[in-house]
Amino acid sequence: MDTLSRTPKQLGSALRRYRKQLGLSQTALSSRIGKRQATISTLESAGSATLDTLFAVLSALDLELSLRRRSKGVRARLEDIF
Amino acid sequence: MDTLSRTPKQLGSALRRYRKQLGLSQTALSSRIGKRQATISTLESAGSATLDTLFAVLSALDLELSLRRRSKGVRARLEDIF
DNA sequence: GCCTTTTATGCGGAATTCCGTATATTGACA
DNA sequence: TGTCAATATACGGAATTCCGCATAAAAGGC
Repeated sequence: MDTLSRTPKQLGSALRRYRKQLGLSQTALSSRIGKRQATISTLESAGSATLDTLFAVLSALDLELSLRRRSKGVRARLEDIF
Repeated sequence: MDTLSRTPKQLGSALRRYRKQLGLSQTALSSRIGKRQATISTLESAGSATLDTLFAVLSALDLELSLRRRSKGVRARLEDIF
């Protein structure tokens, strides 16, 4: 329900999973946002793209992006306990 | 604790806030990741950048990126009910 | 006000991304 | 195996980002 990415490649893979969940092909997605299928391909597999392209894809996949501090594992941080 | 972005500009603003929380100048941040201060400036204010630059900044600011489906508030969506 | 730091902007040039188009490769499946 | 959909890759060219460097403009302190 919540995918974490720390590299462009990881983000690309995550986007691919979300796209497939929606049953969309790269071509279908690309035409929705007015970009080329090849652009989606390199984004998903190499992680190379501009923020412009990224957010276009996000909105087409009905995704939102959130930032948070890196947590070191599952256990709560001290400041969350006391 | 968790910043949401739907546009490159929003993401830029969020990054600026996180950077300032760490007490870093654009110059300090840029030198940590081997990029120009001008690159940080345009990322933060215009939101234009590559994913490569974005993730370099994220790791320098100790941030992680997560994706999730857009939820329109608390209530479930129609297609989740029927 | 003045000074210092920080951020924004400008220049030419290199590198990358995106474009349209097209084709090659891969994968799924009857 | 053969066929079709899906994805990866290639080409030249346009647009954008990044570079180093430099300076202009803004913001903060004293």
